[in-house]
Amino acid sequence: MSIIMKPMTIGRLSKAANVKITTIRYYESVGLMGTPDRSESGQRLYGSLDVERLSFIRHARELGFPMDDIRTLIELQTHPSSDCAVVNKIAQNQLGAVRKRLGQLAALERELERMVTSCEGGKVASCQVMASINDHTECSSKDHERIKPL
Amino acid sequence: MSIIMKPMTIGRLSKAANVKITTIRYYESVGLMGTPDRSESGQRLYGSLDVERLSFIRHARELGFPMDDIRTLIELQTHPSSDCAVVNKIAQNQLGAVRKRLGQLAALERELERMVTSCEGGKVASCQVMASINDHTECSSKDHERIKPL
DNA sequence: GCTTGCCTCTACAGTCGCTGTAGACTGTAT
DNA sequence: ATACAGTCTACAGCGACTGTAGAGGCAAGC
Repeated sequence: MSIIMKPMTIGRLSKAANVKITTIRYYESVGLMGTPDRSESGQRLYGSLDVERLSFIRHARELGFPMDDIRTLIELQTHPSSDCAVVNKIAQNQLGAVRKRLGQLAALERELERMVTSCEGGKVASCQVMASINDHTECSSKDHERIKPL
Repeated sequence: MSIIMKPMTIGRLSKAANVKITTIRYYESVGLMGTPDRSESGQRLYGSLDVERLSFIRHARELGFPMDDIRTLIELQTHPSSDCAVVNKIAQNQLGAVRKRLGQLAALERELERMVTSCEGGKVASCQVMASINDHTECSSKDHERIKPL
């Protein structure tokens, strides 16, 4: 296998790594992807290493890692002989975050279930769903954590 | 109980409903909270109805409802004799969204678990966590759904 | 009255991780 | 030659806020 391969345009890279073109350019702008070579007319040119790097980023994103962590992971990849404890820590933090979020969402599920099953139609004035949202005596946690989107 | 009560400033409302001052002003700017009366010097003045409305918004947000849905819910609250089917539909959609997200996060949890348990220390070059992120043959879903934050 | 110190005001920029748009240029196929 | 798809830059927008700057307001203690 030769190391030098015919370079591909951003569109081909996009399909190869299953990442949108605009997203690739965004990753470049924030330094997740390096600055690629350009053709004479100014089009970005990529090689197979870029496909691997972009696929890595995509998979890490699918696993929910924030961009800062991914930056760190890529940095570590370029120093293969360093200790992988940092890598492990990042992954464990991520697992902890996922589990925490799972707990929050499970609580939401229970409360929403209770709400919709107690609604038996009728007017808004007597709607149990509305009453449930109004009733903030229970489930009103004291924590000031930011509410996250689904 | 008299309907007319001594008005409170935004700071008191903030504590009463457990919503930050800046967030209250933001809710006003996007029309979730109405435009309040002002004191002579221009400070916002609120009453107990505002506490209830803001608490309603907060609880709905805690349940993950998007602002547009909350706008609809508040609108419906002002027409108590209308059918609560819309309310129920919004809540059921929300429950569906929560369940879908729970499924996604459970899958993430499994994969992250597998990653961190297979890491046994050592160098980055041989790190199983890194290998797992690089290995995008499995779990590479074809859906182009946007990746959501935790 | 004066100071101290918190409260509130407006207006705008920044957060995260992208997506969408506008308008111009390039490359390829027929 | 023409059509059409691909690519370029630059910037605005999304949701749901948060943070900052700089100014003015208010109650309590001296």
